[in-house]
Amino acid sequence: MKREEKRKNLKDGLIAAAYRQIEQNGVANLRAREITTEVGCALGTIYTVFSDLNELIFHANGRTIEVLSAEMAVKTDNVEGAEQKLVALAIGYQAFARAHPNLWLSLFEHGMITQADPPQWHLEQHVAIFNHIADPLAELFPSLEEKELLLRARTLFSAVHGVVSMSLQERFVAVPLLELERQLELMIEATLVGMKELA
Amino acid sequence: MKREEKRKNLKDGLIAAAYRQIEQNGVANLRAREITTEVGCALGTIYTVFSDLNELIFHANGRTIEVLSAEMAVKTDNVEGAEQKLVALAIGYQAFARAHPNLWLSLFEHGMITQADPPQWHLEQHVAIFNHIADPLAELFPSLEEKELLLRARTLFSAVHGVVSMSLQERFVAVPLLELERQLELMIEATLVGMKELA
DNA sequence: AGAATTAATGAACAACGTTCAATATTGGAG
DNA sequence: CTCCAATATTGAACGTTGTTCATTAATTCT
Repeated sequence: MKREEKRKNLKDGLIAAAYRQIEQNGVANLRAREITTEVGCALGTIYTVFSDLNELIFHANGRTIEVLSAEMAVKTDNVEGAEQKLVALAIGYQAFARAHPNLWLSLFEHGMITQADPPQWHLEQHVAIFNHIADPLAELFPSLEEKELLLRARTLFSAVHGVVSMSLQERFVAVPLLELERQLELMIEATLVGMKELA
Repeated sequence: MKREEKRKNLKDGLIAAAYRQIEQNGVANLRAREITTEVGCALGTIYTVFSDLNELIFHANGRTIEVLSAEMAVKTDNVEGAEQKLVALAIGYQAFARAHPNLWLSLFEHGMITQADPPQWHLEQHVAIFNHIADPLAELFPSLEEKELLLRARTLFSAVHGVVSMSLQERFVAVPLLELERQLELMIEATLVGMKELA
């Protein structure tokens, strides 16, 4: 009993340290030695709990998803109208990416660049985000069947993600924040109007 | 005269080797020693031409942009109607990403993950891509002023990029290719219809 | 042709993730 | 409580990595 409890504490400590250091320095500058120094354990300890650093990073990214997901859940609270909720979600998503660029980058680019398959549980976490979009979308398009709804929620989220991603990439031909938010709003409203029209 | 000619050949050779190896193994598995072996020069030679590996990678990515840009320029040739041209561009973009995933990944994620500022000339190459979108968009919205047009072209491209990016990331909850193309087409057409409606 | 300038070389270095024989800790049986 | 088998932790050592720089080779100019 004591056994697996310590093990869990160790695991959580490593994840917390990795999370903190990713946020501070970016995933590219994450160092195994710096993590264990912060936690106060030996270098090799990491490999008694995780198979390698990638797995630890996926867990830290999992924590980011939880934070992001919780934040998105709140964003729609004081907003009336499904359409405006979707706009609020997009603006909120963009705000999160700007507030925590290193966490956000790690979440969406680590798996790709290392070309390591993310674990199944982590993929499911990603899918959970789509559901935040699906709810307001269902209000607007009640006739859509579940499968198509989720597909469109995914597409809409991906589109927003792309706009935010591009704006962070080209920091120095930067589009001003207000312009960016206006474009997000425009894109979403246009897409929704267009979808209604084409239905 | 002979001096800078040799220097240019060397530079081109290194870029070509890096490009080839990124395409084959992905940018994450690019190795300085493997590049110089292929070119047939010493390890240190890289640093007589580039300041570091990142700069070499940016040049290889520059080549990818040229290829991608040329391909996009062709995609609209046998297509009638500005709307359908934009759809063709999106499908073409997705096809390129699928055909050359490692080149595409390197192009859009290397700069972010290493958090090294891309050189100015490389940022301008990126902007050049937006112009492929701007042309058909201008046909559809002739009243838009240049600045707003470029902004929307950028937004539209980013949205397509996001959808493609997400679909490559979640390889194993993969959306079938046909579904993906349908979503791209739907999103673009809805956005265009919506923009017209909102104007 | 020879000196002076420039380029190319590759052994050496520091830093990285990962391993594994050695050590310390633990939990239950006597 | 004591001791021992089982398990957990350790950190020095290893193989690779990108980068440097004294040394060597090549080129240009007088």
